[in-house]
Amino acid sequence: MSAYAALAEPHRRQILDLLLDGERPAGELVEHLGLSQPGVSKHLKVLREAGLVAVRTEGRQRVYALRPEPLVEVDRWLEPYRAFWSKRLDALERHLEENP
Amino acid sequence: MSAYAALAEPHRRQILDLLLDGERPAGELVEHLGLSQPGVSKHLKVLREAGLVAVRTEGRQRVYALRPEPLVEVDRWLEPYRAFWSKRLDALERHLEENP
DNA sequence: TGCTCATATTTCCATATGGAAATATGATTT
DNA sequence: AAATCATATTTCCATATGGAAATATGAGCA
Repeated sequence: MSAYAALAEPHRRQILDLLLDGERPAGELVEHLGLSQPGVSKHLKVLREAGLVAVRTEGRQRVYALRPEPLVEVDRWLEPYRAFWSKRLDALERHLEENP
Repeated sequence: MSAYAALAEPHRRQILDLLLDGERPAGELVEHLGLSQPGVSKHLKVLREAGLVAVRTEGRQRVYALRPEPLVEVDRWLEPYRAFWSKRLDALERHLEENP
């Protein structure tokens, strides 16, 4: 699954947001999400396959960490759009200056 | 549908990319996409509902234009992740300097 | 070895999705 | 008003998706 498709699901974005604060074992993610354990595990699988998270086994726990590389790609895709909307904002500013 | 979900489909991203160059009538998008006309029309509907495009009727044509606002939201969501990966790249750089 | 904890996988179900084909709509031309 | 052009909507189908419940796996412990 592509990074874009992985990000389409709100719970998966929430998982990534949680991992921004640092790595966490799967169980901790389950606590925060209010989803069933198997449900979270499925989402983690999708995120793994999209390369958005990495797992490490530590004792009986599976510790998940953020892998931002696929997001870099999304960020690059957005690049030309940033030019587009800042152009628009500039035009708005000029308009406001000329019509105060 | 959320902007994220709208972006999950490659053809829809392609449509947005085409609109970066300027507005275009639906038919022109059909030509470029190699999809059936109804197929493209469905994707356009999704993009409309996600607020990613605007339509204007011009004679018998329907001219589509990019509306970047929802992408700004995605860009904002990405913001903290940028800090995350640049931190990582910095660490890599230091490593390379110290181990040339 | 048997037991328990943490997590993954499987199964089932209802719903959503994308594509192709057919049809409908609305504006322009004749 | 009828015909035509551009596009939207509907219908059908196969496949994907997310969630809940049940089950399986694998590591550490008694």
